[in-house]
Amino acid sequence: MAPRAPAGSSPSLSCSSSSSSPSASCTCCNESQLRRGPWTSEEDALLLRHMKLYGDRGNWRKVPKAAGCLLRCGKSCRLRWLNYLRPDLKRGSFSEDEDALIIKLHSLLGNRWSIIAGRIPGRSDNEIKNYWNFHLGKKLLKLGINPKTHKPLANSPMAEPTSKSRSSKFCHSHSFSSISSALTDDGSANEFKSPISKSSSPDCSRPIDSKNKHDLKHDPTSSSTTVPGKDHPRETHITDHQDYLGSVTSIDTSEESSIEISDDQMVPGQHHDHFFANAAHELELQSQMIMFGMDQVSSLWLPPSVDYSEPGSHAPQGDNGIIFGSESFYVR
DNA sequence: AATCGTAGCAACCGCCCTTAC
DNA sequence: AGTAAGGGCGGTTGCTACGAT
Repeated sequence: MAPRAPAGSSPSLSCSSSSSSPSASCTCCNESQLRRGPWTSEEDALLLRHMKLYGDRGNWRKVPKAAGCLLRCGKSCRLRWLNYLRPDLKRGSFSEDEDALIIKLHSLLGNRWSIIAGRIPGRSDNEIKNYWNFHLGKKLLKLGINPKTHKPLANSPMAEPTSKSRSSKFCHSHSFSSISSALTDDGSANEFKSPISKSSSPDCSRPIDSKNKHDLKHDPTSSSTTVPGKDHPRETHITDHQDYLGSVTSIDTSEESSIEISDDQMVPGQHHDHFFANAAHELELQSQMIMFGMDQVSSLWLPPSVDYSEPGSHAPQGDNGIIFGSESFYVR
């Protein structure tokens, strides 16, 4: 499938058409002159020139005017930049390594496309989302794996009968090996190759950006914390990851295990953002160890965020919680 | 060869949440 | 506390390629 025609080749929409009326919900689009729809090459050039001069930091609402009277809202400029004009975007088809990494990260993070994209250099969240929806999702379905849960479908031959205590372990291990071998289209069995290879490792210098901070939530008034999961298809836990990914791990994730940190490591009366950020980092490193094996986890590769729970809700029953002081967490 | 129908998917919209002030 | 702006993500649109007729 050829890519959509370049923006400049599409008939430009004027604001007089009903389809290009300003968004009611976008306060920056209330000016009736603003254009919507496909970008023209002239608009792209204006925005590109501006971004090269001033970078993508600052007030997006000022960008259209500053870029040379672009008749676009700031948000539209931002999206155009992030999803199309950014010079570090790879475009083109996804590699097997990228496929594997996306599947793994999706199993870990769910539909958190921006976080997943943050670990895959040169890809935008939208691109990954589209790729997942139309490619990887279907690929997994063909293999009898539910792309949302990463578990075998109920009527799949992979969904083997399981005992009460070991069902998830068997299912996950099985589905993972199937995915691993499925990443080549020729159907040949292949060993899982870590996506974190020297040639494909993500940008190691990338810090945990501020946008991920809200994924790290903690309510000091609450004795338990749970993962915000309103749009998350699955509450995944460390043990799930271990099972699913079937990797070597040095972490004891038996049902009784937990990581405990004494109360004196907590600072009384403070929001423990820093502490929890560190904890998140630690947990994520552990996740990476689970995912990729110890030797693949580099301190240079900063982890994606780890989510903690919303205040007031609870970790699932039987979860291998992680306890910090009087707080308990789990990772999904 | 021309036309029609359909699948695939890039690009975009719009709602909603979070963050900053 | 209220408001504006930034940002994430689900869903939709519309263009292109390709097979069927």
